[in-house]
Amino acid sequence: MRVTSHDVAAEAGVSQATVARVFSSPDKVALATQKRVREAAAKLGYVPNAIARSLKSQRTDIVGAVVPAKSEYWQDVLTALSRSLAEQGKQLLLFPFADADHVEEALDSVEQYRLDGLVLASSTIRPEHLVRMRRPNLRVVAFNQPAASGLLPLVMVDNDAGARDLAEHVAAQGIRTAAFVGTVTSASTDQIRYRGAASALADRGVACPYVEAGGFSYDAGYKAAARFLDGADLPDAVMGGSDEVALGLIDGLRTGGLDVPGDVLVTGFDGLPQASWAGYDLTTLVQPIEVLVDATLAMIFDGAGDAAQSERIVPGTLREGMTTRRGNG
Amino acid sequence: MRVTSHDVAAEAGVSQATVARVFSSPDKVALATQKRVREAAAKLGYVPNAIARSLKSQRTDIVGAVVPAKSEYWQDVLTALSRSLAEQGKQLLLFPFADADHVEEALDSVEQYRLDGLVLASSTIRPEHLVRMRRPNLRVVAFNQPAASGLLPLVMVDNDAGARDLAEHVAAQGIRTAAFVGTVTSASTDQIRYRGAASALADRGVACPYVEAGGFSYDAGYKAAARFLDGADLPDAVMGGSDEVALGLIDGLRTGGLDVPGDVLVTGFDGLPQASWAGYDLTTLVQPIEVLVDATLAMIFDGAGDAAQSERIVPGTLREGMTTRRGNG
DNA sequence: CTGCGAGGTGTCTACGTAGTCACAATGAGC
DNA sequence: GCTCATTGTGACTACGTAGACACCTCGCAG
Repeated sequence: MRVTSHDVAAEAGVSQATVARVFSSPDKVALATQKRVREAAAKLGYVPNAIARSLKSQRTDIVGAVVPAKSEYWQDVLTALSRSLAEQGKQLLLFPFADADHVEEALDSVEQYRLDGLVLASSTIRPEHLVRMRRPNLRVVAFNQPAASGLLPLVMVDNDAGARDLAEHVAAQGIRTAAFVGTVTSASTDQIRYRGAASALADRGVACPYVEAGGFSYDAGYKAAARFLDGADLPDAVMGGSDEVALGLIDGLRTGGLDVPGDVLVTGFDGLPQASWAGYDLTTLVQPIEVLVDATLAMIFDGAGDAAQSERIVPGTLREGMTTRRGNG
Repeated sequence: MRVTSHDVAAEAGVSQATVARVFSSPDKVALATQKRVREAAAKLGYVPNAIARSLKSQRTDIVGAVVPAKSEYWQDVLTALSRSLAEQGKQLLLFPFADADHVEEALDSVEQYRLDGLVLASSTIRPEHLVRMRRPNLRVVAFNQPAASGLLPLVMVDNDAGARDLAEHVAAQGIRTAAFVGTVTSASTDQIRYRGAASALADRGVACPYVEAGGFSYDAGYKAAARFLDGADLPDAVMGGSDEVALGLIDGLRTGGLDVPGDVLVTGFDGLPQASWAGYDLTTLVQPIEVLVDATLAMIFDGAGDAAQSERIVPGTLREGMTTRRGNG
C-alpha cells in the first residue's frame, strides 16, 4: 500500500495537517516537530502525492508544450524549456503532433489536464485552432508564431529584422541575384522572413524570387536545390527559410556539383547546433532561445491579466559562417 | 469558475454519477441520457478533470521519461515515445537532466507524480541511481542502458552484434588498422560497442585501440579527430561510438585536410537522421527506434509482475553509407 | 495578575471524479 | 400475475492533500 501523510502523522504522533505543512510551508512548523515528521517520513518512505496536491491547490506545476513531432529547431526549444521549468520545480508535459491536421487531437488532450500554462510552439498551427485555445483558467502563449499576433500573447524572435540583417549581409558580399527558399504556405515565420529579406534586398537593387520548398525539413531543402542546378537559373545567393532547409540546400547544391560558397552563397535562419558544424559553418540568424523561453515562462507565470494582446519580440544575432564568405570561389 | 460534472448534472437533470459514466463508461448509460448529458456538457463547456480522475482511479495515464538534456539520439527517441503514447491516449512527462550529477534531482521530482511508468533513457545514469529507482507501484524500464542489466527491466538494441556487423563491414573493405572513439567511462553502451567491434576485428587480425573522446557529442568527436592528424597515427578506419561522435570525427578529419573515405573510413552507431544527410552519408547501425519504444511501453503496460529481470534485445540494421566506400581514395 | 498577540498545532472540509451499493423500472418466463 | 434477471440511475463515499478556522500555550506589556 501507498504511504500517505496520514501514515506519517500516526508514526510521528502529529496530525495529518502538520505533516502537510512540513512539506509545503515548513516555516509554520516548529523545528523539533519538523525533524520528527521528516524522520517518520523517511522511515516509511513517504513522498507527497502531487496529484492530490494539484487537486486541492488548483495548480499542477506542469506546463504543456504543443510542438511538431519532427523538427530540429523545436527540439532545441524543448530542451531549453524543460530546463528552465525544472529550475522552478515545474514539469513539462509534451503534446507532439505529426502533422497540422492532428493538432486538434493534441489540443483536446491538453484540456483534460489543468495545466498552469501552455506553450503553443509551432508556426503551422492554423489561426482557427489558435482562437480555440483562448480560454479562461489557462495561460496560453504562442511561441515564434507570427500568425498568433493579436490572437494570443506572443513571444518571438524578430523575424523581419533578422531576415533584413541576413539580406544586408549577403548584399554586402556583392551579390547581384538571390532567391529565398521556404514554405510560406505552412509556416507563418517564413512569410515574414521572406518579406523582410526581399524588401532589404530590393532596397539594394537585388531581386529575390520566392521558391516554395513544400516543407521546412532538410529533405525539403535538399529537393528544392534541384531547381538551381539547371545552370542558368542559379542566383548568387540562396536564402533558406530555416537552418534545416538551408542545410538541405547546401547538400543538394554540392551533390549537384556546385561549390558553396564558391558558386553560390547560402544563409539559414534559427541558429541550430548543426549550423555550426564544421562541415557546413552556415551563416544564419541565431535565435536567443534561452531569452525567448524565459520570456515565455514569464508571460505564463507573471503575466498580467490583460496580457492577451501582449507581444514580446526579441532580436536575434547574425552568425557569419563560411557559407557567405566570398573570395575563394 | 470551472465547470464540473456536478454543473453538467444539474443542467442535464441527472446525477453527477451519470455524467461521470457518460465520459468514462458510456455503455452503462442509456443513449437518450447520454445525448442529454453531452449536450449539457457542450453547452457549459465541460471538460473532465484529469487530475481528479487520476486521484480517484490511481492511474495518471502519464509516462515519465528521464533523458539527457542534450543529445540528438534521445530527441529521436522522445519523438517516437510521445507519438506512441499519444496513440494510446497517454501523455509524456519530461524529466531532462543536464549532467549526470543532476539525475538525482530529476528522480526526486518523478516520485511526486504517480506515473503509470517511467522510461529511464540514458546510458549515463549510474548503477546506484538505477537501484534507487526500483520501487513498487511504478514500472520502470531502462532504455538502451546496458548497465541496468539485472537491476531493471531493460530494452535495448543489440549493441554487441551491431558493433560486430560494423566491424565486419569495415574489415571487408580490406583495412589493416582501426581505432574506436567513444566514451567508455560515461556511457555503458560504448563499452559493449567497443568490445564487440574490437573482438570482431581481432578475429580478422586487425587491432583496434580505444580512444577516449570524453563525451558523446559532436564536439567530443571533432576534438578527438585531432589525435589522428599527426600523420603516422592514422588508422585505416575510425569507428565512432555514436553517430554524433562520428559526424564530429568526419568534420574534424576533413578540416585537418584528410579525405573521408579516401584517407580513412568512418562508422557511427545509432542511425540518426543526420547520418543520412548527403554531406555525410555515414555508415552506421540504425536502431529500430519504433520497435524499441513499443517494446518499452509493452513492458510498462503489459509487463508481467516478475518482469524485474526481463530483457528485450532488438537487432539493428547496418546502413552502408559513403564513409566506408573505398575505391575512390 | 490580567489581557493580548504570536506561534504552533489539531479538526474539519473541499478539490472533482469514479466506483460501490442500493433501488426502481422493465421485460421475459413460468 | 408472480418471480427474477437485466438495465439504468441516484446516493454516497474515498482518493490524499492543503487551507480555513479554532484552540491552546506561551511570553510580555500594562
